[in-house]
Amino acid sequence: MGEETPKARKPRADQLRNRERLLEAAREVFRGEGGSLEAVARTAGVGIGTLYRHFPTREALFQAVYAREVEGLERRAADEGLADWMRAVLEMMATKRGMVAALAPVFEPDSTFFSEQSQRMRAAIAALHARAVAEGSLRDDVTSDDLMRVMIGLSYGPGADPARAGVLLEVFLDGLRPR
Amino acid sequence: MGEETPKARKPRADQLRNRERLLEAAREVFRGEGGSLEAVARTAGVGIGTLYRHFPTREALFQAVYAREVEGLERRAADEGLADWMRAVLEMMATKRGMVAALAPVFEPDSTFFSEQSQRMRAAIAALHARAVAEGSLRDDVTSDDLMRVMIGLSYGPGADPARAGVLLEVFLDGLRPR
DNA sequence: GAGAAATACGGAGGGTGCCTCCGTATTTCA
DNA sequence: TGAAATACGGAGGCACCCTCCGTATTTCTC
Repeated sequence: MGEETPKARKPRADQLRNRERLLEAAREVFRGEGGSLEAVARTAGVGIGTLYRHFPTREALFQAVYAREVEGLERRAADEGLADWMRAVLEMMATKRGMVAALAPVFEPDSTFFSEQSQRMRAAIAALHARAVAEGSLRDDVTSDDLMRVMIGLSYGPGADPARAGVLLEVFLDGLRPR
Repeated sequence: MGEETPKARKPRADQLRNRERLLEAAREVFRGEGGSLEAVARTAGVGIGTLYRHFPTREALFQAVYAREVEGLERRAADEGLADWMRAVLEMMATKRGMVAALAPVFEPDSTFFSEQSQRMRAAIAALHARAVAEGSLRDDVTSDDLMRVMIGLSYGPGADPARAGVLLEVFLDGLRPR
């Protein structure tokens, strides 16, 4: 799955430069709630075509922008408890508005190829879930996908308030204990 | 707030007819997830201008379509317990896909005039909330708005699964008991 | 260093949707 | 039945999505 062609051409310089610019611009434009792809291209000083060549879908761009953070969450999942980890995710969603958009596609029904990021994210949470179940600290009728869904639900959509989301997560965590 | 002008002209016949057609068409078009206003107008066999005259905003249309259901929820809130009521709301959201869209604007930050529907909905849930608090069956750090938010969150956005939403609501309800 | 081949770039263009505005058609009232 | 009031329709301006392809740039080869 790595180098197949013996003769690999060096990637063009403008390619790399533009990719970087796009990521930078996207970070900027997605700060607010709704940012258009055209705005990203404009901000990056790059044609719209270039944007699409680099990032074929909106999600691809989102996930590229937040790749670092997502990876961080993935890593933390390895040695944190379920509750703490969920709190961390929520906080990140509250801080970086775009994280919600980056994480939401984890469940896109089609999601074409279900980006690697998404798969890893799901794996991470599945592991956390399994651990909690094994410990007996989690009721058994809740799936790992459910957990993710809840966090997205708490931060998504109109009227979502990060401040309240924290409280609601605690309520939910209370309910999560085995009956 | 009622009849101010002494000389009230009878509303035109086409007005009423078109309004009816639009509601009918909207019911139809909004069955699926994403329905455009233009599609509604087209289906109704009516100009786009007419649609906007009748329903200045998307929410106005949503809420008009689901007015009956929303009123039903409002009424049930009067003599049902919090838990049962929330289950009913969730079920309705699962059944009628558009209900989510109809209820979500309850929290639109601007919401221009915060439609009467929305206000009544909030009042209803506030009453339920107050009753539950008085009974001591609800932890006191959760607001009535929170409750609404949760129900929307559970049904909103990508990957929302009505079947799972029921389970998650139960988890949440468990967490809702005073500690 | 020059020319060919590979690669990336930009943006025009076609499609959809949102919303406003206003000339025209219909309906009500006197 | 005609004037006044009212509603209608859809063109038009704007934004966004995404594709496609002629042109420009860069890398490689000799």
